[in-house]
Amino acid sequence: MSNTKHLISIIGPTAIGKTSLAIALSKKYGAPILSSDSRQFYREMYIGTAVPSKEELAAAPHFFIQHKSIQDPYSVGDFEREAMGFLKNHYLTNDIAIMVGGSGLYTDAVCKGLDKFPEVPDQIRTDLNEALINNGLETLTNKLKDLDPKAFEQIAVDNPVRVIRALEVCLASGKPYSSYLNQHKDKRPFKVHYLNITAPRETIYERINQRVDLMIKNGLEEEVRGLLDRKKLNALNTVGYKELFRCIEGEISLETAIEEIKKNSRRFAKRQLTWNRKNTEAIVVNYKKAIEDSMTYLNKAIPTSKDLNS
RNA sequence: GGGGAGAUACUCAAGCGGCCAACGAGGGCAGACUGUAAAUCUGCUGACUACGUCUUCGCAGGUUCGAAUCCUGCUCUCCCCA
Repeated sequence: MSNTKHLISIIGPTAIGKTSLAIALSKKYGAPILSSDSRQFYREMYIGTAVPSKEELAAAPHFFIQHKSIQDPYSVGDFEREAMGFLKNHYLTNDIAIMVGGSGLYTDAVCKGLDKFPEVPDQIRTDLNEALINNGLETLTNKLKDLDPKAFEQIAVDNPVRVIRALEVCLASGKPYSSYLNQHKDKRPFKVHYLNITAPRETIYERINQRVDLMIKNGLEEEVRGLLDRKKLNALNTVGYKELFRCIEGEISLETAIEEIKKNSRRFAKRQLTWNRKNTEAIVVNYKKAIEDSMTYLNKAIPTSKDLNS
């Protein structure tokens, strides 16, 4: 048995076929599949997040799928810790694991690591959000300029989410947010192999449209209706859900909602493509022959024990 | 047949003599991203051999130093009366 541990990380835009590639590779290597999809974590969300079907779940061991409630606060940091814990344990006895997911930040958190940040009490963020509404963004950016001039220079100050995050860390710890950045991250005890599934833009968009129509046919509206009372939860600020909340509340028609879901999914896919484009280490695999392309690469990159013996 | 309204870039829609390659919105494209990430935010969007040049505002003429903006004719669309 070789000492090198491997993490096969499957990336690519939504609806391109990541799940089926993962299952195929899982069977090939007898490896578990970890999800790094920020919305498939939640058990209350099913249709709209396109979680693997019962059959798919049965076909390979899946982890980090629907293991949380939308009520639970769950951050990338939490995910990183849990996933790393899982992997550390897994690699005690195995060489290979697979990760799939459409959330770039979450896969990077595991593959590359995040800096360590202090805990931030919920109340601080709540207060900052309130301050944003009452006093406007500029008040907050001014505060940031004060507490952390370096972050003020570096982060996107017209992005309220970024400003609030930086501020909450400053306030919670009494130290500048920027002081936590680019410290030494934990080294990953495994080699990552990125497989980036790609397809022509039109193909991706077609598949998105089809998937959305299928979700509606499968009863997405009902699923969303059942979550209406919790629509404020962050987990439900999600494509497929936010549009249908508006529809159910009579703000827009069903047709409009469906069109919006498709449009927002396209935009989401575009953001995923932008994120993945930066990953120059990734092996590009064609969606039509994803398994074939992947194996061509993996056969060389990950020698199996059989290969080693011969 | 008579009367009225209108035709503006991918779409909708401002502009009503120079500050107009043309407000704004939508859509599209590109990008950013360290615990909200399916979130949030930014830029571009007539063409080009680009800090400059060229061709645009239904079509053809005309007025003017200068027109998307004024005049004439034509084409088409919509509304009202026949």
